[in-house]
Amino acid sequence: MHDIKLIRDNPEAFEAALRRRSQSYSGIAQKLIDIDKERRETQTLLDELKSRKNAISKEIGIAKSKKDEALANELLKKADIERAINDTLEAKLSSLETKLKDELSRLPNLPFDEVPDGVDEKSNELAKNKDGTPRQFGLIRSFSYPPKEHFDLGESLGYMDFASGVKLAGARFTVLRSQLARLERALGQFMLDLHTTEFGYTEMQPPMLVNDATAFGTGQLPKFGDDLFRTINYSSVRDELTRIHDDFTQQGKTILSDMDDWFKVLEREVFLKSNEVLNDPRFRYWLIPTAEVPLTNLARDLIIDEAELPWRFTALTACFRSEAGAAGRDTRGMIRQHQFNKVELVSIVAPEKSVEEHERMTEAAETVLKRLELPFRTMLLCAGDMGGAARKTYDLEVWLPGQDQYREISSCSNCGDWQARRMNARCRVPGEKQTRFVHTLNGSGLAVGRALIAVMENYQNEDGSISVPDALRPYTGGLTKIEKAGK
RNA sequence: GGACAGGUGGCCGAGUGGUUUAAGGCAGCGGUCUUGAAAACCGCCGUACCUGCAAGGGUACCGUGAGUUCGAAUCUCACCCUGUCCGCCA
Repeated sequence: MHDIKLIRDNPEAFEAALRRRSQSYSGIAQKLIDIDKERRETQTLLDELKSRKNAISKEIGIAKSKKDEALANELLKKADIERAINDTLEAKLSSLETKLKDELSRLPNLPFDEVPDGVDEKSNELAKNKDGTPRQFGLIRSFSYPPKEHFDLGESLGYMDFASGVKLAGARFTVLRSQLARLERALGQFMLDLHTTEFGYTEMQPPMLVNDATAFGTGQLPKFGDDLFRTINYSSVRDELTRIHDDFTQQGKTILSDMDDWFKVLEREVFLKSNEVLNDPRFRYWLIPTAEVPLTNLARDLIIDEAELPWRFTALTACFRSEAGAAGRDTRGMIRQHQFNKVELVSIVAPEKSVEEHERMTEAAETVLKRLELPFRTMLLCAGDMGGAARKTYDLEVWLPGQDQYREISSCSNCGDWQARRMNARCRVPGEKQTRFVHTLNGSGLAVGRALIAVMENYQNEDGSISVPDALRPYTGGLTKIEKAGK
């Protein structure tokens, strides 16, 4: 969310930055300023009225305590007149405030100047190291045979079971078995250990179901609810639905004599009401699309002593994504799943530290791939390809020899104060009065499922077995090669 | 899920419709005193918004949201959360 004061002070720059993401934001600054102007005028008016009203109320109190009923009655009449105007203005102010917040909360973050222009991934650039060399690591292995894709490898091994995934849940679910399940676990453990022991992240186990406020804080709501799975606590909803049904039935008997018409109305109304209940924040929970959501929200509604910052959190959680709009993409294999494991990195820092923290976090993610000796490159995303919360994003893309291309395995973003404003997450130098919004950063460190794929394709042998990377051997209980059972 | 008890500032805690401008205490910050520290004493000590060049003035917030009232921390209703006991449960 953006600071309306900044928009007010610098509307052109604000809008120009937004339009780097999409031309559709043309005219938005003026629209916001108009709402804000009316909002402030209304509040000024209302505050003056309230001030008068408060003064009268106080006088009444004094009059009554002095038993001066005549004066009290006279003042009462005066107060009555004030009230009518008051109520109207109050309603107006609250609607303007809501409108402004709604508009602001739907706008994405402003890209940093160094973020390249562009509308999609075609304009992403290979990032550079400090010395100007391309940020590209590892040697791409040359194969004496056509390297296989992970799903072929996994299925021939008998450890990657797509049919069972479909049976148990549906498309985009997979069952890992035996040694591949073990390898997947080893990858997650390895990543957590690296981040906690070498990069100072604190290991966390957050909820994987979150409420509306949490989903709003990181920017999933209000705009992107369709990308998430949601669930309800049915037992608490059931009583509400029953009550609504009974209400309508009761009304139907008394209001309508023609039962056919009544049932049509009932059906429609019950549908609408049920929908309301299912969307009631009291009953619904969102499945997290990433641990960024709960971890970042740990700072929500807090004023943190700056001496305590940075906060660095890591967590290995399942992530759930509806993949609405991804129909037909990556349908084979387990590149794009409804459920996958990911080790997430989240940093909460003082405002002036976020740029340097972003580099540090990206290095933590890169270190995972370096230790696994997987070839990868680091891309700087263009304005149009970044997520809405980010000011700048690095994507780590790992080389997949079976696919003969780089694929995203991590995304590290500096969100500035955009999430902090939504969450009201602030910090303060101990002893000082001024509070400031924290800056938040998040990065995958890494997507475990995709890391598994990368290990499989890069470490495959001609006989279909997979060598276990050295870095993982402490985690695989002596297993150095993954091969078919019974061999 | 049921019963009961609760939710007031960073923390503890008083407050049953009108000098509440939320008492008092603790912690914290500044000062006096002191070679220094402690103690004592004095002062400061929430967040956000509106207004103003500023000094300042104003408004809102006592779990959340509605309501009653000229006036609500206080009364009414709904909800959320916490504690204790019971029930269920990995």
